[in-house]
Amino acid sequence: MSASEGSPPTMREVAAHAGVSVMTVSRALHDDPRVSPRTRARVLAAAEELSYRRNELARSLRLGRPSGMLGLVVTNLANPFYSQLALGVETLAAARGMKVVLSNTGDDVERERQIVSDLAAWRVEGMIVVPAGRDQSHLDSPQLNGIPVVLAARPPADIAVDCVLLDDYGGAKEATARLLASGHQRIGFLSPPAVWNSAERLRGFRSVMEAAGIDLDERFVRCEQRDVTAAERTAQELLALTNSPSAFFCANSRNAIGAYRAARGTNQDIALSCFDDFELADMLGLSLSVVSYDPAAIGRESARLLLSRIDAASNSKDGLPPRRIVLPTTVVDYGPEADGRKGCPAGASAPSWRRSATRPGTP
Amino acid sequence: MSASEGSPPTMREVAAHAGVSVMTVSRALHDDPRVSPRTRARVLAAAEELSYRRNELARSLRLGRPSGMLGLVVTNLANPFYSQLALGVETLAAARGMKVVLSNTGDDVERERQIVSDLAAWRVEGMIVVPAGRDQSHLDSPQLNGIPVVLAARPPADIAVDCVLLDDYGGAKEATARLLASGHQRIGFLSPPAVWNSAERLRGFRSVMEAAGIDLDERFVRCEQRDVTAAERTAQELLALTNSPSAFFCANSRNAIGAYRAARGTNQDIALSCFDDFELADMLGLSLSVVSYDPAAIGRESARLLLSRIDAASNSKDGLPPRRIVLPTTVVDYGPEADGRKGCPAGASAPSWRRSATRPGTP
DNA sequence: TTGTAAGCGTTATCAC
DNA sequence: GTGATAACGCTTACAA
Repeated sequence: MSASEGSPPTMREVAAHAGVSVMTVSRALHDDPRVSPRTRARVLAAAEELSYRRNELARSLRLGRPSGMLGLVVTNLANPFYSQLALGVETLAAARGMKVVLSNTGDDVERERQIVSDLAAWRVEGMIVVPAGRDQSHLDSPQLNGIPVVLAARPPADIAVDCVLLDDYGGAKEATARLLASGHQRIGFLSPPAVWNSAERLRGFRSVMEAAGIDLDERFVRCEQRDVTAAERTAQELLALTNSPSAFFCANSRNAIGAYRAARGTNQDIALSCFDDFELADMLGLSLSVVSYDPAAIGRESARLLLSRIDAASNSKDGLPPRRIVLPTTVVDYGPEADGRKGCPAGASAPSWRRSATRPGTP
Repeated sequence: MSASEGSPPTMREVAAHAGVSVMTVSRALHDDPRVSPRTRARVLAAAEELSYRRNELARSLRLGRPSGMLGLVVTNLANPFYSQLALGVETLAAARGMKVVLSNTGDDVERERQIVSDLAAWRVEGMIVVPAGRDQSHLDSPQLNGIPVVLAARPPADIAVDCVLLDDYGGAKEATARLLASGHQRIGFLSPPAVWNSAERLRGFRSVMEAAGIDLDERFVRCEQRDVTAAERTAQELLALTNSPSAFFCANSRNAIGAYRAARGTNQDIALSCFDDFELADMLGLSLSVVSYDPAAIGRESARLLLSRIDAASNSKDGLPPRRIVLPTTVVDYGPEADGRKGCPAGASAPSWRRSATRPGTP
């Protein structure tokens, strides 16, 4: 027999049911040794019967503790990059018995400000934020009464907080270098509108081109493509130029796939290099290098930093300076097998996380 | 000048700072008209100066309201299916000013039980759960003291709760029918180990085969492939049989991509039909039909049902029977263009959600 | 217009 | 061993 619907039972009801005081119930549920085995049994039975569960809200209020919650604020959960990041955060939080409150900003700074304020009002113990813009004043420590913040995937702008970044610059340099090593000189750059990551990737690209003494044709730098279709159109434009690019470096896989589609439409032999490993990358039938990395690791590292801040705060050992962790990238070459067959079996040369169960589709 | 670190200020501190009573602060922050403009101003100034934020935990405790939170429990957030579902939930929750507490079970029922109990202890107002197994007793209403539950993507087993499902059966039937219409009779079925969804898809497949009077070769039914590599291996095995399949129906895109890889390795002309639309589906150079759908819609519908339950509970209009919503699927044909070029431009014939910003990769 | 008292569900402290 | 009392931060009800 269990509770008959309605609002959750309180300690008072359990106490009444067991014929003891509230305090005894509290103690029994805490395995306090001072309560006699007999009463403890009675209390537990009553609690069981009512499906009683301690109200953690009330508990944490009384204890003065915060909430046992972490806030996680991302820009677009539909993007696997952020959902894998979220999984990384959840994993570490769960291991510490903490809950994760998830919000999506859609890259809207105003919404971000609102959400962050909300999370603070709910007394989360800390937040991991993928900041939407350069206005980050609302993420600063005094604003938040000392609730620690870690920025993920994008760096702080004028605020003193920890952050975990990807080596966008280094990855872009290495990927560009591969194209140069294959003899390409006229290289197009495709990216979405510049958030910080794309800008870093462009910076890496430029740096290598410059170091190689190549005079970059500025018409080849196009940073407006948000989706595959736009990328395909832009790539077509570039390929139609006289003295068109012989290769593209793409700041993400959407742009790379667009470039691939455009390349298929010409007879030109185009090489590709891009960020973000993707399914079927080895079956494209053209030369492709991808900058690969583990988004979940960004989440895990962010959570690790955040938890250490939370611990530091409770030990009043506050004062360590903002930390910045930069996670490495790996470049994977997918050869230009004639028609996409043989060579590199799926995941063979790819880093381990490629092989994890992150592929699209229902279970 | 703002607050000097430390734990968040309380109303008492704001009151002291403004030289008024706690009650006046409460009223001022609520825009209660009974407080004079002068004092209101003083209070707001003090609050501002201390970066005061109402403690929503304490507030909701006093109000007897639950927490303004929804619980969301998924099996694998790294799978875009579930992260898009999560985004759907978050969108509706945010529109109602509610927070989402996110947990990942990794398909472990024991963890699910623990998480659900936790969420109840934190007094979430309701939960959306992708159940990991057939033991769902912990999701039943009495167990949860009347906290409403909605199951997403998988049906209830012996419990009376709302659920939102995909039309796995219907989608599978239609996709199989396409293969039959193209003249295929020897069709292999590939799926991951049977959770409910895959089983339904197999049921749809069998039903159409049977209706067509085709005697299904049971060697062709293989339900063990969790990832692309395993699927490729299995498909290779089947293709090596005498009288091998001329087509595959795959229960998800991982199996489809495996089958594609295997098909590329033979000279046979293989047709494919599968669940889950995926990038580059139109560039594969073989006949492919995909069952497409919107995972975010599952999340949105689940949230809608859950919120309506929550409203019903507060209106004590409780008593409507469990509802079951089945969301439709669409079959998209990607023609067998010679080498993956021309025809169907990306997303042209695909449903609108294909074009949304759900493509992999960093922003 | 403002302040006081009581209580939401829990626990620390002190009494019995 | 067990129970009364006060308090966490806030708000409703009532008094001034």
